[in-house]
Amino acid sequence: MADRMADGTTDRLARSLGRSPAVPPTLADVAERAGVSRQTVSNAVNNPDLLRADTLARVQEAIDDLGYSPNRAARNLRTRASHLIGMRINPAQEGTANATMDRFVHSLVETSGEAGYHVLLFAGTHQDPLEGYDDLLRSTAVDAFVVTDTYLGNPQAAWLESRRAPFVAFGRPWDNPAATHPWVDVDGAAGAELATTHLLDRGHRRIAWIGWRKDSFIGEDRRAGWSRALRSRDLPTTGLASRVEDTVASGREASAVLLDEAQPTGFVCASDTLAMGVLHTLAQRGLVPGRDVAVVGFDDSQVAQVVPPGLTSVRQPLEDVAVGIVKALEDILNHPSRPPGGVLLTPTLAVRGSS
Amino acid sequence: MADRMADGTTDRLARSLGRSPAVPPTLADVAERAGVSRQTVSNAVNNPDLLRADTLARVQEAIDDLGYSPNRAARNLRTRASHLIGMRINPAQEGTANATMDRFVHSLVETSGEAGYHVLLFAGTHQDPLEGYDDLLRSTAVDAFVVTDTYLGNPQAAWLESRRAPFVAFGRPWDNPAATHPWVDVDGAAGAELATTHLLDRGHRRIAWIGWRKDSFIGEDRRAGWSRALRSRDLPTTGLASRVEDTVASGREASAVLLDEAQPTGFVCASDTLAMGVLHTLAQRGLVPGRDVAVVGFDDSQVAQVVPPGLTSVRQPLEDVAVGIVKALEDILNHPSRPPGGVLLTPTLAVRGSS
DNA sequence: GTGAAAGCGCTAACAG
DNA sequence: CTGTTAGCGCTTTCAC
Repeated sequence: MADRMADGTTDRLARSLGRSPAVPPTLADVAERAGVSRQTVSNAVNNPDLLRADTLARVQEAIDDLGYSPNRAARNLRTRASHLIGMRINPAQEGTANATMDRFVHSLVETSGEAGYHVLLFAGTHQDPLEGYDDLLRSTAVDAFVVTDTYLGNPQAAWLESRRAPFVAFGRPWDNPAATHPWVDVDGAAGAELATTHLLDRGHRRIAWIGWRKDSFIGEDRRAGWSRALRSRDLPTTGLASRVEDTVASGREASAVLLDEAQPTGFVCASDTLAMGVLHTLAQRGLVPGRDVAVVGFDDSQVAQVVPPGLTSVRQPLEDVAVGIVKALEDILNHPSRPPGGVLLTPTLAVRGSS
Repeated sequence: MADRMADGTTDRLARSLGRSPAVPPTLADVAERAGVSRQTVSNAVNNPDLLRADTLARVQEAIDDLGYSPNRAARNLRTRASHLIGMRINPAQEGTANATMDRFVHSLVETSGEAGYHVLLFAGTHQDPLEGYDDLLRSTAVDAFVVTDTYLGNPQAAWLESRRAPFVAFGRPWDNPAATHPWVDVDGAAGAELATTHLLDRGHRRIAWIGWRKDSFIGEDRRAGWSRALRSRDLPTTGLASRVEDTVASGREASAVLLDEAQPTGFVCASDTLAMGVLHTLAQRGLVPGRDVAVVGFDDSQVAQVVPPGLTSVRQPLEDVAVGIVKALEDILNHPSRPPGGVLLTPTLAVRGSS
C-alpha cells in the first residue's frame, strides 16, 4: 500500500507537470486530497447519504477541484453495466419522405440521457437483421437494445428473447402474440381514422386509400382505420383502395388510376412518401391540393411540413414513444422479474394546406 | 491460483445450468477449454501471429464453441480505450428541410463501424454548446469526438483543444485559422458555383441568390460561389441577393420581393429550406418551377428528392465526409504526433425538374 | 460513518 | 511460442 501511495503521488506529480487533464484523476487522487479513503469517495459519489455532512462537503470539494468523474470502464467492469443502449440504424432511405427513425433517434437520445443512459448506434443491413446484435451482447457492450424495425417481420425480437437479452421494441410483436418483451407502439388505425374523419368533416364523401402491400402488418392496421371511419358513416370503400410499394412513383401511379376510375375527392395515404406521389399527380394535372383534391399523409415528415401548400399528416408522438421506451428499459433493467407489457399511443393530426 | 481455478470451474457449472449465455464466457473459460493459458487466448484474439497454427486453431475452436467475445469493459479498462466515438446531436429542426446531420450520422455509423468504432450519441442544446462533452471526456467514456456544428462559431473546438481531447470537425475552423485539429469540410462556394453555372448553361442570365445572414461563414462562402459564377461571365449580381433567416417563410418572402424588384429567372439558395420558400411563392403566383422559374437548393434533402417536380440541389458527399473523418480519427488516435490537416471535398449537383 | 481487502476480465511486460 | 505476474479504477462485502 505504501508503495502504491508513493507511486500514486509520483503520478500526480508527473500529471501536474503536463498541461491539461490528459490523464484524468482517479478515486485515489480525490481520496488523498480529501484525506479520506477511496471507499469514502466512492460512497460520496454513489451513496452520499452514508457520509457525514462535513465529510461529504470535503470530498465534494476535492472532486470539484480535481474535476473528477468516475472512470466508466472501471465502473462498468465492476458493476457489469455500461449504461449504454444499443440501437441499430438501417441505411438512410433516399428518395422517400421517411424520416421517422431519425426523429425517433433524437427523442431517444434526449430521453435516455435524462435517465443516465447513452445511445450507442450500430449499422445494419436489411440482408442480415441480426448483424451487430450478437457481438454487442456477448461483449457486454450495451445494457439493452431498442429494436425498431419489428414491422419487417424481423427475427431480432425472437432471437433476443432466446438470448435473454434485455430489449424494448418500438412496434408491436405483430407476428408473435406470445412475445414476452415490452414494447411501445403508435396506433396506426387510430391515426388513419383520424385522418379520414378529418376529411369527412370537411365534407368529403369519396375518400381513397393508398397503402402498402398486404404483407405489411402496419399497412393493414392503418388501412383498417380508414375503412372503419368510412363504414361507420355507411360510405363506400369499394374500388377506393390501392396497395402499392412505398415509393413516390407508386403513389403517383396509384393516385392517377384512382382519380380516373373512382373519382375520389380526397386521399388518405399510409405514408408521406405516397402522399407526395399524389401531389405529383395533382401537379401534372394542374389540380391544386387542398382546393381541388384533399391529401393526407402519414408521419409528419419534414417534407409534409415544408412542401407547398403544406401536407396534412398524421403525427406519431415520437417523444412519448421514447419516454415510454426508456421507462420500459429502466423497468426491465432494474426489476427483471416484473412482467413486461405493451403501450399503445395515439397519434395526432397536423392539419395543413393540402386539406 | 488453484483457488481461483476451482472457483472458475464452479462458476462454469452454475452457468451451464442456466439456460442461455446470461453470463458470457470469459477468457479463463476459453483457456480452460482449449488447455492453454489465459494469455494465449488473449494473443489468439489480439495477436494471432504469435501463436503456432495448431494452437491457434484449438483456441479458435474453443472460442467458437463457447461463443466468446472479449468483455469490453475489462478491455477498455486495461487498454484505456473505449473504441467509442462521441457525437452530439442537436434537437431536430422541425419545419425545415435540414437533414444533413441525420444523413451524416448514418454514414458515420457505417464507416466507423468498419473501422471498429461505435458511435455514442449524446444530446445537446443550443444554450450550452459544451454540455455533455466534459463528462464524457473526464469519465473516459469515448476515445474521441466528432464535432459537427462548428459553423455556429461554437467554442467546442477551442475548448476541446485546450483539454487536449482528440476530435475531428465536420466543418472548417472558420473563425480560427490557427486551429490545430483535423477537419473535413465540403466546398460550399464550389457547390453554389456549380448550381449557378448549371442555370447559366440553361440560358438563365438573371439569377438571384437567397442566403443566410452575413454572420454565417458558411452562408457567405456559398454566396461567394454564386457571385463568382456570375462575375466570370460579366453578369450582374446587384439587387439580386438576399440574406435572411433559414426558414421557409423567409425564403418565401425574399423570393417574392426579388421577383417583383429584380425579375430573376432563376434562384440559387443556400439551403433546401429556402428553396422550398421559393416554391411556395411560385405556387402562390401560379408559376411552375422549372418552366417559368428555375430553382436550385442546397443539401439534397429528402424534400428536394420528393417534392414535385423535383428540386435541383447541391449534394454534399456525406459518405466521403464520414470516410475522411474516420480516417482522421484513426490518425490522431494511432499517431498522435502526426500533424493534423484539413480536407475539402467537392459537392455535386442533383438535377431535377425545378431547373 | 469510515476503512481494509478482494476482485470484476482483460492485456502489457516479462520469464521461460 | 507459451505461461506467470501484476494491475487498470472501481465497487462490494465486511470489519471497525
